[in-house]
Amino acid sequence: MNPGEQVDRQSRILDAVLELLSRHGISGVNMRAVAREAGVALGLVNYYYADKPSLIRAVLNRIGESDMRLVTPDPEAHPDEQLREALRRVAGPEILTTPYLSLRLHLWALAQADEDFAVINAEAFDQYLDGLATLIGNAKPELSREACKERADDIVVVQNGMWLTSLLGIDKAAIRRSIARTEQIAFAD
Amino acid sequence: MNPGEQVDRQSRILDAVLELLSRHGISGVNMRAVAREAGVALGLVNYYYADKPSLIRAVLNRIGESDMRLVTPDPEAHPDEQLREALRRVAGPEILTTPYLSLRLHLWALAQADEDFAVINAEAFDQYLDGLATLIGNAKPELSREACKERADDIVVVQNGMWLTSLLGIDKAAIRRSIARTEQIAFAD
DNA sequence: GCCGAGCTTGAACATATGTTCAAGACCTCG
DNA sequence: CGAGGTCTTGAACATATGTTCAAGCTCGGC
Repeated sequence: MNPGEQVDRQSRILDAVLELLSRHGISGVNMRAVAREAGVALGLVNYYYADKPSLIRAVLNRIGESDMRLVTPDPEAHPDEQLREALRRVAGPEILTTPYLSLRLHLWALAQADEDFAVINAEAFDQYLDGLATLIGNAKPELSREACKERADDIVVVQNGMWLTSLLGIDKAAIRRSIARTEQIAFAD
Repeated sequence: MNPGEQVDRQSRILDAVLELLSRHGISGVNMRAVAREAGVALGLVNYYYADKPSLIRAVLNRIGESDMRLVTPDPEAHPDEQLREALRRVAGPEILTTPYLSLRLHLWALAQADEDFAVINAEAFDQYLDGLATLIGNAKPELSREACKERADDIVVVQNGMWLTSLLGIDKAAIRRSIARTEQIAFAD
């Protein structure tokens, strides 16, 4: 058994969905394509996931978890650094790649089209906003919780804009200026 | 014949696609659903549009045209007002509605999944950026064309963020603050 | 009236996709 | 070894979807 490739098949199936979703959108995610991409037989997908909605739900939950890590601070660092670090991470090289952003976009589209998925998505978004507001509160303890949330809201607008605009292929310099703008909002007096 | 309802059927078919795309995404757009939504027979869709890609292309082109109207200024107004007006229009009540934004989102997702549609989308985006840079140049003639384009880039990041974040259901006040931010970028000294 | 061109219809066909299932492979424990 | 459970396979079925097409309809001009 090749340990690098032969991870457990259930996890490989989820990877395959992520890959297909990112590249071809939800209409490219069908049971046969998933099985092929994961290198397993068709029946196995339905063995682990009763039906297609269950499969998609599993993927959404997995993504929600990894999102929370974006605003989970390094406990060793200074609060200022924690916040600055988080603001830069969302425009970092792992995030600002076409596959990841494309995946995000398709997830949003999916949430827009399906009520159940919208709920999962909205929860993850709220948690992210909350995490960001907390980081701001730690870095600037003189601010009220309300003021922190307000800044988090403003920052998320610009961050979402960066993500979306990256996909549309804007100049990288505009992204750098936008990161600076988020820091400006976060640390304003 | 009821003049309000009975517009020509070819146009009704495109309307139906827009409606379905906005509500259910591309996987909700199939020939039968389009025919039903438009109130015509299945065969008529293929009569006007040879196949599904042609149908989608026609829709994309129609949307591109209406997008350009967003940055087409009222020639009577003062350049300052033209720019301010354009910046407010993109967050106006006709635009910032769920159906319209949802449509936008699905269009972006579609462009991400399909190379041909991506080209149409990128062209429309470039034209929009160009139009915005021109408005800025008219309002602030002391700026170089490069500087105008830079500001247009920055503004579009925030605008895209507003659109996306509106869909995710953020507080309206954050949107208002973001519009102010775009004006600040545009009119900065 | 009726001819012809364009418009409209829905059945029919081929293919794609979600789901089920019987059978087999594999692995663990006694 | 072998019994039993779990994992894995691909064929088979039902349904959905894109496309084709022969037939009917409508309406303006002769």
